[in-house]
Amino acid sequence: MFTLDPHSGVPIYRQLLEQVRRLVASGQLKAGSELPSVRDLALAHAVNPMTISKAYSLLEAEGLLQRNRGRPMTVAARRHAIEPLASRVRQLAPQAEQLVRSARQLELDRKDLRTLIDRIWESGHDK
Amino acid sequence: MFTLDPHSGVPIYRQLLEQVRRLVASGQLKAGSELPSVRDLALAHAVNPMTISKAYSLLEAEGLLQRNRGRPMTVAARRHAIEPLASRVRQLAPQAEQLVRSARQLELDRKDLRTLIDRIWESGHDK
Amino acid sequence: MFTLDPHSGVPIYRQLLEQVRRLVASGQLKAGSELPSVRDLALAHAVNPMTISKAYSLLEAEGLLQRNRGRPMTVAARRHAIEPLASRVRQLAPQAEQLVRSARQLELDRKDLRTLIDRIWESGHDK
Amino acid sequence: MFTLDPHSGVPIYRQLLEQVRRLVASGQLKAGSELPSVRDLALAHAVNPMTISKAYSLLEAEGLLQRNRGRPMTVAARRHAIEPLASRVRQLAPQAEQLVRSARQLELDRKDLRTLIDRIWESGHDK
DNA sequence: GTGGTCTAGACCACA
DNA sequence: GTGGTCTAGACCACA
Repeated sequence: MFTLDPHSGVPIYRQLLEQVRRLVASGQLKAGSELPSVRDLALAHAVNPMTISKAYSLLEAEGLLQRNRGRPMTVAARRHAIEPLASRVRQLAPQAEQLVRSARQLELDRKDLRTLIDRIWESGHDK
Repeated sequence: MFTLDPHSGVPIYRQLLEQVRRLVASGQLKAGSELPSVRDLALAHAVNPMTISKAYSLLEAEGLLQRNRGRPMTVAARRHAIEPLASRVRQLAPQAEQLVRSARQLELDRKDLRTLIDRIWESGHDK
Repeated sequence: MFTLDPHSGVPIYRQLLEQVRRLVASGQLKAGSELPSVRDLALAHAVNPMTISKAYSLLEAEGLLQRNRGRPMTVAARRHAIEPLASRVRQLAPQAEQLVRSARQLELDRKDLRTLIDRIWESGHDK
Repeated sequence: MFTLDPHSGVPIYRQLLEQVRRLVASGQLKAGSELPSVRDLALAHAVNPMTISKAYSLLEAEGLLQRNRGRPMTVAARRHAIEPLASRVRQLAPQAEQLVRSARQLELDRKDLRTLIDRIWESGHDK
């Protein structure tokens, strides 16, 4: 469900934070959906539970997640609306800009980049 | 020449590290090319000189840059070869994979992503 | 464990670097051994933590030490082999050459030098 | 006459400083002896003249050398006395202590060290 | 507790 | 002018 890379330079809790936000924005995590437990996630990714917990707490503070005593955390009820396409595209822009910048620093052309992305897209799970 | 974003989560010195590597890989920085001075870069990006210096030192330890006492650092002589296209594409893959993953988490489809990238590409300086 | 002299002319982080290398080469620091924490070392030698940290980072880049998030640094697992005597002697040669050169510049003879070294050796902790 | 190693970590001017002091202490440079010109030394060791000049100036300030307009620097007259053996040995002690410490960190024994020094001594020019 | 990153700023070595 | 070393100290990420 999540991909956490300890070597990417980006703090782990931030990686998690952003991924949850995206899944909620797209409706893959709907209002009321349960999240994996801190323990499970920590075990699955060989990460300290406190790190996961910190990300969850920040998302709770933000109103995106909701804590339920003795029960898994869930996506907060008030956040049921899927964000419109334009808004989701906007969320992706910074990452895409960075990629384009890198491509140019590597003197790749637009076709090279498109081919690479297509290849990755197709090697993905499905679709 | 470089783009440093203090809010991206990636340490500034790592951002610089990777950008220098890419410019050398593509031959935009050739063997013998001088790099901007630590002070200039620090001023230009409102960053502490030690942060720049740290990146430069690591690149020197790596053999990519060469220190010249009292003179600007240069790209090391032995790194004259521009890396072949395939190798440069490979360097871009992790970033591209991350982008595709994010796009999917946002439930964007392949067309949305391509459109976004095209738009960014065109808004770039030229090409 | 370490001797750091701020007046020797050799940068402190380099003094530390070399001493760690020697202790690993001789097996006094074995694979998996924990190193003193950055803070402890800094306190013990009245040196800034960043100075220690710099040495440790370089040794990590070199593959000799291994970082453990939130835990003390350790000697890297792959460096378990104690270096053979000949190799360790070779490591000492530059320093010894320098000493011989200095002795000659001071017009000491071989006996003077040997006596001096014997005296120092015996005043050491043991052996 | 001098050995300057830009990679030793010790500043070049300090290396020169110490070597001149030793040659004077031992009488190899006597009162009135001429020193090599800044230019020659700089050329011979591929070092900037200012670096040599700085060392000479410090030795002048110290009273060991004497500047002579338009003529080479000389060893100052008042420093004609060769230092006694004990004093010269004392000057060598810090370097020798460092070497013993290093030998111990490398787990070499006294015999190893003595053999190494003998070998270096014999490979020297003469004596 | 561990190490990492960064700043502001002093001072050094070298060209 | 160049880069290097070091300090004092804030704050972060992770265990």
